Amino acid sequence: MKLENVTEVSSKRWYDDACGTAMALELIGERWSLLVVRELMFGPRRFGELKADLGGISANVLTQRLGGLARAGILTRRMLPSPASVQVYELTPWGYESETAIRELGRWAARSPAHDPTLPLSAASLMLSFRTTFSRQRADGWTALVGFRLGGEEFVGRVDGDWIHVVRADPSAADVTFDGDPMTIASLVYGARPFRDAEAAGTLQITGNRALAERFVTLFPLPDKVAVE
Amino acid sequence: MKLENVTEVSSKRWYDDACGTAMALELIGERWSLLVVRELMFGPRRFGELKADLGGISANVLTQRLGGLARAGILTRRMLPSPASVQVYELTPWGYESETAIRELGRWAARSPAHDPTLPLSAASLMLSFRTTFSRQRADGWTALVGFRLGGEEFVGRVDGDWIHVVRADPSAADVTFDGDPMTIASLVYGARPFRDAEAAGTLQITGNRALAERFVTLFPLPDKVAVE
DNA sequence: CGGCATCCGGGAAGATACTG
DNA sequence: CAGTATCTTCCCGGATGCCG
Repeated sequence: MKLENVTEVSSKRWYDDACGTAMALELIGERWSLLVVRELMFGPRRFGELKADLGGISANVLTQRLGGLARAGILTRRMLPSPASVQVYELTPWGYESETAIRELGRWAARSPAHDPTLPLSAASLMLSFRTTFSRQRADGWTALVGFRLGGEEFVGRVDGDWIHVVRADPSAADVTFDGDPMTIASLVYGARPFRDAEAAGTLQITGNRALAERFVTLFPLPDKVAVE
Repeated sequence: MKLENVTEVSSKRWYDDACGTAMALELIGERWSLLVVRELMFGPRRFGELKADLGGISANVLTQRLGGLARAGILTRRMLPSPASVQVYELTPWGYESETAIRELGRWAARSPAHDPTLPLSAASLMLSFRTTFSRQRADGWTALVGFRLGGEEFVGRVDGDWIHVVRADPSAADVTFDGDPMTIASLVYGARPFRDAEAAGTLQITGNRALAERFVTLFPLPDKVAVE
């Protein structure tokens, strides 16, 4: 049957507001939408990867969101070339441009007293947080190539003094590599947890130039929490 | 009876994600929340004003949102001093800091092919859009004090070359004043509609230095629309 | 298994009526 | 004017099943 959601044009749950911010809410205001975009921020991903990294989203909702975001022109479905022949979802160039807005939202919200940094964290969230909280003042011209192996997902961060670039890539050529789950790495960077502690627990492995790693984790100051009144 | 939403702690509709962006969605991800914040961006407002400016929100939902935002520390309820003695809602300092994120969302979303600038617009949206789209390149050191009377709401924008400051204030001391509804002003600024056109229609009145007004409306270039594939 | 449709229960949003 | 109470409608989330 498939009725194709006939109402179509009159779908009626929009804001009817010319403001760009209201438009943004039409585009990514539904539950999970913005987090789907976040997960795609470092390149194409498969349905199952998205579902796994967005702890708790159900398959039908993910399907809906991917469809809506594709219709909005924020992402596209694409077939990886043979022999892979798997379907992936990838942001459009405009979709990638939402990163600034996503980062600003995160930067603002992280100051909430309710923010709990000990909750689970996806690999993409962690990498994105580096771009958000990077302090060029603390980096002060420093340069390094830092790798990450986060349970199957691999990234390389290149600190070049002014900025940090992060891409999905094989970290084997990096100066130093963190190997652990995202929460563990986050506890080093944002919780000032000693490396030895995590290593003793068996949840972290550092390979390469350890001194660089020790410096790296100091580059990302969190914004101050809001005072509770 | 009022059961007081017993589930309380286990309410379960959160994202369970340490990412700041996910936290932002907890705080302002519910329908209408971010637009309520937007409406408060230029100072305290009353319940009825908010309801009127957010075309279409129902009273019970607005009540819920105001309660939630207050609990989150984003806004506070406050009694204006006697003899006004009316209740108003006002952003906390941290609430005001969300402006950057709101602007970035708007800037990004305005590039959507689906964005329709002819829809209704609140006064706060229009004023906020000035801060979003202001081009210091076009202003090029120019200075002016521009007033707005938007159906009872009054604002003054001060262009000082580098930036534009907008506050709620009596525009009678401004160099020039726009008097009309927000949609009309928007059509001048973003639609390049001739002043004479709107004046002839009786929806616009310019008082003061008209040349300043003509220049003012050129300072706010819209970002290019995304190409439709 | 990846992707998507369908059915269902609970809860949030919308509209309206009502109260101090 | 500032909300509250109530009812309806719609969306979210889970389970299940189909099909490649």
